[in-house]
Formats: sequence, structure tokens, C-alpha cells
Amino acid sequence: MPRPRFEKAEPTLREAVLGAAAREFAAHGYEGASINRILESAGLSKGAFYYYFDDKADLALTVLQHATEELMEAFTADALPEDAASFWSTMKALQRRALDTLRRSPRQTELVSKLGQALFLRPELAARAAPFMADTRQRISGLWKRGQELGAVRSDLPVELLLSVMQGIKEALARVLLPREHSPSLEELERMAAIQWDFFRRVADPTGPREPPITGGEE
Amino acid sequence: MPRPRFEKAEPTLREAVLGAAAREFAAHGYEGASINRILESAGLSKGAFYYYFDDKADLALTVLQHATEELMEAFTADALPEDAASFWSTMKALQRRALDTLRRSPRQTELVSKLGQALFLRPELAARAAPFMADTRQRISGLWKRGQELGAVRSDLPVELLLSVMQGIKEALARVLLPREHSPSLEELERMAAIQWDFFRRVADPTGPREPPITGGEE
DNA sequence: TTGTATTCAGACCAACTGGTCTGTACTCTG
DNA sequence: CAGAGTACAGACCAGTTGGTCTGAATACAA
Repeated sequence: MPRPRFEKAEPTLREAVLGAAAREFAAHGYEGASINRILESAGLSKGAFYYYFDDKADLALTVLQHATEELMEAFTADALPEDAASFWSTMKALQRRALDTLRRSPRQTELVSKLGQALFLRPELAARAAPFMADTRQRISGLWKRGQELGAVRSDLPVELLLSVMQGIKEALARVLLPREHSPSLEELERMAAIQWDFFRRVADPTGPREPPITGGEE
Repeated sequence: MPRPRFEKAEPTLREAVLGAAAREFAAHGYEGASINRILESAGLSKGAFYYYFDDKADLALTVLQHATEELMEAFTADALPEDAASFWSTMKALQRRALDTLRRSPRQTELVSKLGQALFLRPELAARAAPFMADTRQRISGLWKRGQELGAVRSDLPVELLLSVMQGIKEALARVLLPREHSPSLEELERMAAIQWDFFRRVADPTGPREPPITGGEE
């Protein structure tokens, strides 16, 4: 949804704006974020800003779009796996690639989930975000649905629920494991990835814990 | 941290204020919440408000405190379990009781976690919240540490991390499973509780998935 | 009855909000 | 060299923010 003008503006300016906006949104959420603060820290004037963007939501959506695009590069051009074993090795490979992008831009993940959540709570904004979020969501959930078909992933719960839970786990881990101020070291990131992997396996495992599967109201 | 005056004010007034504030904070987060809107929807004047509260943070902390107190009633006066089996049955019993309070005040959990998170991100507020949050946190983490001692819970990760992850799972499930507008039915709540239970077991299981335990950087 | 707290109502405040608008320097085209 | 379009700078706007202050109605004590 961003103005085409912005896309062909000076890369340094674009990065300054998107960076400042990302930091502001990450720190204060959507409503709490102040355009004026963003302008100040990006060294941009009001006039310039409204020349490039329609409104606050437009900026937020642009930030979200760029952030997701960066993170989603890892998911491009991957054939659906053909058996259960290759499903998990595919996922592992994807995680490795995601980790690489994460290392290059550490706070991105957190921002995407936080901002994404905030935007999707507001119906008008969700509508504006839907176009460019749709195929990302579909690509991911398609992969996991294939996992279910192959018996590599539990089928007693819908993938959407599984994905939400994994998202929740990711956020929790990022909150606890990633340092607040300085950017995380490679070791910290890899430890987080390892733990995340462990949790994802546990959560998605088709055999589950030592208890009967969920049917809808166990006592 | 709330003024003593507020504690001995009319219960109907207290409920009106806390209710309105809870809704506002839940809907807009800490920064996005507007005192003026709260006043309007609670039918309170500015003068009255600042007679009862020091500032916005004071109100938020009061809301948080009351909400947690209500949720934490379920955790009072419970002896630490003596063996692995009784640990999990204790947890199950606690979950049942938590579900009961949740049924009485459905949005509370979500609010507590959301608001709590927001407040703990701001150092000054975290300091003000610490006093009345400390023993709650300790009671819960003490229980899980006992679970670790008894071999009922995995010990390769610190309880604080486990608790964060479980919190994340809870929030994710609430977002997906609880209806947005009307209050959830008993069936919906019980289904959510069952799923939550399943995930908690999976996440905390000491044996884990079909993979080696985490040590700090597995390839 | 008088004096003193208590309990508000709401006018008022500076600061800031997202957003508009005018002006202008610059570049490109004819 | 005129004129149109681009790329801003920043004054300005109405509305809202969290918070203060005055004043008055009421309650209670002496």
C-alpha cells in the first residue's frame, strides 16, 4: 500500500524512515507510536512524510510489508516435501535460512509479529494488509498441511491453531532469550533456534505426550 | 499502589472504574488507552479520578493487581506435591480452578498478560508493579521447580523460560479459540483448557520428542 | 452554628497528536 | 526562458492527551 514514490526514493532515506519507524512501532506499539518522533529520528519533514505516505497506517503497513518480505525470502521456491522424513528436514532447512535473515536483522521477527497482531485487530487495517499478507500465510500453512498429510504433524488440531501456538512460542522465546539492548550474538541466536526447534517438534508431534488425543472435551 | 481511598470507595464505583479501565486497556494497550474515554464510560469526573489515583500508571497497576488477585485465588494454600504423579494431578486441579475463575471473568487472563507485559517493558512501571507481583510469580515458579525436582518436568531449561513459553501458548490459544465479541461458552472454555493441557504436557515433558536434549548449540 | 475534612465536578492547561496546506527550491521539458 | 512537475520544509490546524486547580456540596466534629 505504500506510495510508489517511496519505493523509488533514495535508499538511504528509505532505510532511515523504515528503520526509525520499525524501532518506534516496536517500542510503543501501533497506537503508541508517534509519527513526529519517527520524523525527528529519521530526519524527515512532515511535508516529505505525507508526500510519501497516505497516513500513519500506510507507514505501518509499509514497515510490516518490508519486514515480512525480508523474512519470507527464506520461503521462496521450495517444493512440497514428499514424505514425513523430508518434511522435517525441509523445515529444518527453512529454519536455518530464517535464522540467517534473522541474524542480519535481529528485531525484525518480533516487530512483524507484534505489529502484525496490532494491525489485524483493527478491521480497516486488516483489510489493507490482507493483499500482501495472504500469500505469505498460505505458503506457510500449505507447508504444514502437507506435513499433516504425510503424518509428520498431528492432525487433531487445525494448522492455523498450530501456527498461532508456534508464533506464541517464538515470541516468548524472543522475549526471554534475546538481549534487550545490544543485538544478539550468533551463539544466542543458535541457542534460541535450537530451543525453538525442540518446542516445535514437541508441539507438532503426531504421537504426542502420554495422554489420549484431544477430541473436544476430555474430563 | 492504589490510593487507600479507592479501596474503601463504593463497590459499584470501583467496579465501574476497574471494568471500564480493563476494557480500555485490553482494547488499546497501555499507551493507546485514554483516561478520558475511561472516565466517560465509567461516568467519573476528572476530579474524582485524580482524587483516587496518582496517574495513569497507577490506574493500570491497580487494574493489573485486581485482575491478578482474582486469578491467583486459585493458587492459594496448596501444599507442594510429593511425587511426580501428584505433581501433574495438582496442576490439573489448579487448571480446573483457574478455568472456573476464567469462566466468571473471561477476558481477565488476556488482559493480565497483555497489560503485565506492557508494564514490565517500562522500567519505572516494572519497579512499581514488582511488589505485588513478586509473590505471585514465586508461587507459580516454585511449583514448577518442584515439578523439576520430582522429575515430572524437564530440567534442561530454566522454569522461567518454560513459564514464558506456556504464557505464550495461553495467549495464542485465547486469541484463536475465544470468540471476540460475546463471552465464551463453557464448551469453548473447556475445549481450550483441554488443548492447553495437552500443549503444556508436551512442552514440559521430561522425555521430550524423538530428539536429543538441548545442550546449547546442537547442529 | 461554625470550622474542618472529605468527595467530588469540571474549567483549564501546556504538550502533543495525526494531518493539511502553502511556499519554495530544484529539475526536467519544450 | 517559460512552465510544469517533483520533492520537499515547516507553519499551522483542530482535536486529544495526561494532569492541575479552583470551588462547591456534603459530612462530621466541636
